[in-house]
Amino acid sequence: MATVRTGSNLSQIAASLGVSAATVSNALSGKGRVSAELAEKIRATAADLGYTPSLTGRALRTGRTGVLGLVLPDIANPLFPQIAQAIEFAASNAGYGVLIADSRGDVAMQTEAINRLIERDVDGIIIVPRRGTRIADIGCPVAVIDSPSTPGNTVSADHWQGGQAIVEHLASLGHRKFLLIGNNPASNVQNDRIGGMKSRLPEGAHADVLWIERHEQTHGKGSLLGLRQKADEGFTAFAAVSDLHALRALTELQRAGVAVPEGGSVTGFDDLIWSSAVTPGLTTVRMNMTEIAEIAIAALVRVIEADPVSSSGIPRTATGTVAAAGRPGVPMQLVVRQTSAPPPPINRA
Amino acid sequence: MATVRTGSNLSQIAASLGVSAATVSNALSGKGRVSAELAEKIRATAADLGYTPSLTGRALRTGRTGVLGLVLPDIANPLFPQIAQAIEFAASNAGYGVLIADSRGDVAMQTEAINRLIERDVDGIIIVPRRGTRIADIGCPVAVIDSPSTPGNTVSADHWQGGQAIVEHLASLGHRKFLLIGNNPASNVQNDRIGGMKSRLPEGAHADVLWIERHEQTHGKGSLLGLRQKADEGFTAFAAVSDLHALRALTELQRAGVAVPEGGSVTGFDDLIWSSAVTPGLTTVRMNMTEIAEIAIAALVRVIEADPVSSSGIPRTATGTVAAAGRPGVPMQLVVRQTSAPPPPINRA
DNA sequence: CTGAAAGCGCTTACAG
DNA sequence: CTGAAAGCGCTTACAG
Repeated sequence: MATVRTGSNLSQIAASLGVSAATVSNALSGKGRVSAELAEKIRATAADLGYTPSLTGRALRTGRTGVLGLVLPDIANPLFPQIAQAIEFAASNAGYGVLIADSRGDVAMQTEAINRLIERDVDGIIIVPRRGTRIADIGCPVAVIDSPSTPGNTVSADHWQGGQAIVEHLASLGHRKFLLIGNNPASNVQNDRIGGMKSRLPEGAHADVLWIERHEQTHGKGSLLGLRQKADEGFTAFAAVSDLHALRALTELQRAGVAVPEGGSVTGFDDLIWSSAVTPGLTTVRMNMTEIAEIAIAALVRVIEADPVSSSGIPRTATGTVAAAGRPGVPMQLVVRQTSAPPPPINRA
Repeated sequence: MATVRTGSNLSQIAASLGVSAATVSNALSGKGRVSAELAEKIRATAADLGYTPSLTGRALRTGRTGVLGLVLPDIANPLFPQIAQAIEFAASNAGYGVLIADSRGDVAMQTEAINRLIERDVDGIIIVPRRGTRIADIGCPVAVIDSPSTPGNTVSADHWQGGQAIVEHLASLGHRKFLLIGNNPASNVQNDRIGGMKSRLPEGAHADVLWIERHEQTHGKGSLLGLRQKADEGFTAFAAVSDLHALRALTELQRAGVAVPEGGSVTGFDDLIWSSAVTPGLTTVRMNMTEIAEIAIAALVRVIEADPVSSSGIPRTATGTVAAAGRPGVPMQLVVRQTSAPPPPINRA
C-alpha cells in the first residue's frame, strides 16, 4: 500500500525525469553507476513526490522482508514490556520491523507460533524461551535470549553474576542467614541466579532454598510460604529469583508483622515496574535489556545479511542458530532500595 | 522466502500437473471456475509439495499485506502482555499478523512509530493511547482502544461500570469512607473509573480523591501517600484506579502497621499479575481483553475488507477511523480477594 | 471450465 | 554512465 500513502513509485519518478526506473533505483540506493548530478536530481524529485519505497516490492524481488519475528512462549511474562520495547528499538534501528507471535503459555504451541512467523516470511526470529525449551532447527536464522546455561543460547544477562551481586550486597549489610526463593527448579535462569547467590555466601553464612512450586504441591496453590516461621528461625535475608516472588515474600512478611527492612530484607530480580512502587522498595538487580537486544539483533542481522541473495533472485538458504560460543552474559546492575542491617542475633532461634 | 521454506510455488504445482498457475491459484482459493476433480488433484499436489503461498507475492498483487500494526505509546504499561496476547490471538484468527511499534513513552514519537508501520504497508493499526492523545487522521484504518469518553474511540472496557462494581462490593461489606486513588486527572480512563465509583456511593458515605501526581509535586516523587493518617481519619476503603497504585497503597498501609483487610480494604483495577500474588490478594476488576481485542480486530477487518481493491490492482484508499458511535463499553468483571468488613467506627476520628 | 497475459514495485545482471 | 529487460510469486480480468 505504499502507493496509497504517497501515490508515487519508482516509475513515476523515472517518468517525470525521463530516465529509467533502474537508474532511479540505483541513484536512491547509492549503488554508484549514476552521475552525481543525476543522482542529486533524482533524490530531489523523490523527496518532492514524497516517495517511500514499497517494502513489499523490494521483498518480492530480494527475498527479504526486513521483518523479524519475536516469540515469547511465556505470555504473561511481566518482562514482556521491557523485552518487546528493547527488541523493537534495536530492530528498528537496524531497519527491521518486528512481528509478534504468542504461544499462549502453551509450550506445545510454540512451534505453531513460529510457523506463523515463517509463513509471513520473516528474515529471522528472536526467541525468549522458558524452562529451557530447546528450539528445533527451523529453516530460518534464530537468536535465543535465555541463560548462558541454555544450549544454543545467543545472548543473555549474566544471571550468575546478578546473584552474586545480590548476596554480596546483603552480606555487606551483615546478613548471614539467607532464604533463597525460587519457583521452578528446572529453569536454567533460576538455577544460574541461585548458583550465583550461593557462590558468594560469606564465611559461616547459611542458605536454604525454598522452591515455591514444590511448596504449593503440598500446601496448595497460593498458600502462605511460612516466611514468618523462617524469620523466627533467624532468616533475615529473603532473596527471590524474581521480583514477583520478592513481592509475594514482602507482603507475606509485612502481613505477618515482620517489619521490612528492619526485621528482614527482601530482594528480587529484574527491576520490574512494581519494585520501585512498593513500600519499602525492593532491592533488585536489572538486566541491560538495551544491550541484550542489540546483541541479539546484531547477531541475527549478521547471519541474515552475510548470506548473499543469489544474483538471479534465487533465495538464500540460511538456516540454523546464531553461535554464542564463549559469549559471556551481559552484566546485571544492582539497584539498592533497602539498606537496613539485619536485626541483632538475639532474636534468632 | 516462501521458496526457501518449501521450495514450492504456484508455477511448480502447475508444471507438475500440466495446468496453468492461474488454475492452481483459482483452485486453491476456491474461487470456483475449476472442476471439482481438478481442484482436488491440485490440492493434493499442493499438500504433497508442502506448498504455502508467498504472502509477499500476494501482497504485491493485491495491495494488502495481511499485517496489522499495534501501537502502545505507554511502553512500560503493565497491561502490555495482556493486550498484546489478546490482539495477536484475535488477529491471527482473522488471518492477520501483528507488527509492533513502540514510541518509548514519548507521546511525540507516537507519530514516528505509526509512520514506521505505514511504511511497512500495514493494512490497519490498533492504538492503545494514553492520556487521551488524539490520533491524527493517517491514511490507514485505525482502531482505538481506550475509554468510551475518548473521541474516535473504537472499543473499550466499561471503566465506569467497573468503578461501580468495586464500590458496590465495598459498600456491601460495610465500608462508608472511601479514599479513591488516581494518578493522572487528565486520563479519560481514570476519570471514568473514578466517576463510576462515585456514582455508587451509598447513603451517607464519603469519598475523597487522592491524585498521586499532584501529591508528588509537593511531597516528592516516591514519597509516602500519608495513608496511615487517612486510616486514622477513618478511611477504610482504599480504592485505586489501577493495581499498581493499589499495590503501593497496600504496602504502605502494611508497612505503617495497618492490617489489610481487617483494618482497611485495598482494591485495584485490571487484575495484573501481582494482584493474586500478594498477601492479601487485591480485590480488583478485570477487562475482558479477549472480547475487546476481537471487537477491535473485527472493526478493523470490516473496514479493510469492505473496501474492494480495484480490479486493475489500483490500491484502495480506505482511511479514517472505525466508527464507535454508541458502542457501549465491554463489561468488566469483579475479582474478589478481600472480604473483611471495615473495623468498627469506634476507631474513627 | 481452463489458460495466456498482464502487472503489482522493485532490483539486478547484462548490454550499450 | 545509463537503459531495457527479466523476474520475484501472486491474482485478476479477459479470451477461448
